[in-house]
Amino acid sequence: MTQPLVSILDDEPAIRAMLADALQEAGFRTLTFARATEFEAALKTATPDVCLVDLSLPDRDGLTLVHRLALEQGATVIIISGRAQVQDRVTGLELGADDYIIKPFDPSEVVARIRARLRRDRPVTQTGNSARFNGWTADFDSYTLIDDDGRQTPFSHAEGEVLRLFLERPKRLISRAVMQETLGGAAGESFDRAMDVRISRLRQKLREDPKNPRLIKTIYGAGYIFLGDVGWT
Amino acid sequence: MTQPLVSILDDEPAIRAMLADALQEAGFRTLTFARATEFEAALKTATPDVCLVDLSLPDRDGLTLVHRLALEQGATVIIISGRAQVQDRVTGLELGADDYIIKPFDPSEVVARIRARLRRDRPVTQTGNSARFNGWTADFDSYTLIDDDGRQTPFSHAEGEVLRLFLERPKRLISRAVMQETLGGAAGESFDRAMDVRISRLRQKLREDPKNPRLIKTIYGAGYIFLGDVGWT
DNA sequence: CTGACCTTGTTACAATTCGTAAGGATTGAG
DNA sequence: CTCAATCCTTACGAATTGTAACAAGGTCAG
Repeated sequence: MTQPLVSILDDEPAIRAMLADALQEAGFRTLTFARATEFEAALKTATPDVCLVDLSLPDRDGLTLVHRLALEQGATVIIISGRAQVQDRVTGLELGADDYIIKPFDPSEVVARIRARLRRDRPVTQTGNSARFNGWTADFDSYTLIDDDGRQTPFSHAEGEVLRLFLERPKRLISRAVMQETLGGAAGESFDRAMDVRISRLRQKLREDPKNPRLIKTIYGAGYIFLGDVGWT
Repeated sequence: MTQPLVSILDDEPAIRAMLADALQEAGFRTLTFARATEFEAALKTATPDVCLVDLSLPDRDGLTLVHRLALEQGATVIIISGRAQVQDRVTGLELGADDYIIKPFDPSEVVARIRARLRRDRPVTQTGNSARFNGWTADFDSYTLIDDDGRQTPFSHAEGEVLRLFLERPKRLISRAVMQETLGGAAGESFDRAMDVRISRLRQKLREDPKNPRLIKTIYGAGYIFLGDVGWT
């Protein structure tokens, strides 16, 4: 997928610049507009993935614009506003906005909230659902491991939980306790061998050398560490 | 679809009560939990449309729970927290939360934000009565499945119920209990293979590979998940 | 260095859960 | 009433997962 496109509509140049900088640094493409009329004209030729809209616009009522964008056009709209009353927020959201951020805001939160929207909006391409690492591809849609020769090995749900945990925290120690929690939920003392078995089976599927595992290393008395250069796609 | 189900996980009884009241008044069904373990146990038998989670839980790290809920189960998660730092919000959102509300909050805003989520989650009921997904069109007027070559396969009422449930909640775990409830009414305990049979037949009509189903996946011990990029028309 | 003691790996087995074919009950149209 | 379609139940094989048992390897006091 290409970089998502975020449009920024705000009449203050300083805020436009701040948002555009932060968003570009976060990997988004941006379009900035100072007036609603410009913005609406541009909408005819480009469809942003997310629209950031300031409510206090000089040339149009912001809420009407939000309503048209969100409910009629189905766009993803995040309101940015200096109006901080609960009632403002409620009406903004009810008119179709997907989120409502109050000024002054921190750009990193804006980025995080945009990402949260995109995660939902395009589950299709969102698919951070397969990862590559050291000659393997783990596909969490089909629950399959694929090596570089294209050979496939399915893995089960339980194995997938462990694998996902590793792939999300590569090259970091993962303590046994953390695993227990993420994997089984509660559970008692003597059950913890179940995890060893899961890991053992996962190692088999990754064709690890039992004497000298290269990907899943055991830290005696502490936990495990997954070495591997992970890239999610 | 009936009233959306919202689960509330918070260790303070006063907050649970306030939220439950406000949500019920707004037309939601609610489930409340004081502890993460209770909550997780209940998740096996019901799938809420939205989960409100307080981060400061006595018996579990809230963020880990959020992460599991959101990214592995595909649940819609809204964090409610007393921690107000930007960094807290950013990490919460990045771990998969869909929204982050700071205490003290106004119940009406919580309602508005939940509605905003649901609006996105299912533009379903308002729109048409047929859905496209991965080379198929399911037409619920004529009860027919049509592939991209135009070949038609009729499906029955029982199969349609399952299919509709899947198409309305794509890429989310649907527990066996929820299926039973929406499809046949309660009753039927452990010896009810009817569900499996329905799914089996549906898989046949979708020409799924029995060894490696791509659309309807089984999560052993949990339920089913429909992968597929659904668009209702 | 050695031997008790702990932690981890692996295999075998059993319990649970799931898939689906076959047969019978129910329903509805003609 | 007859027939066909639908759908549940039953039955049995297959897959998944946890547990037990034992082997292998690490740690440390002495």
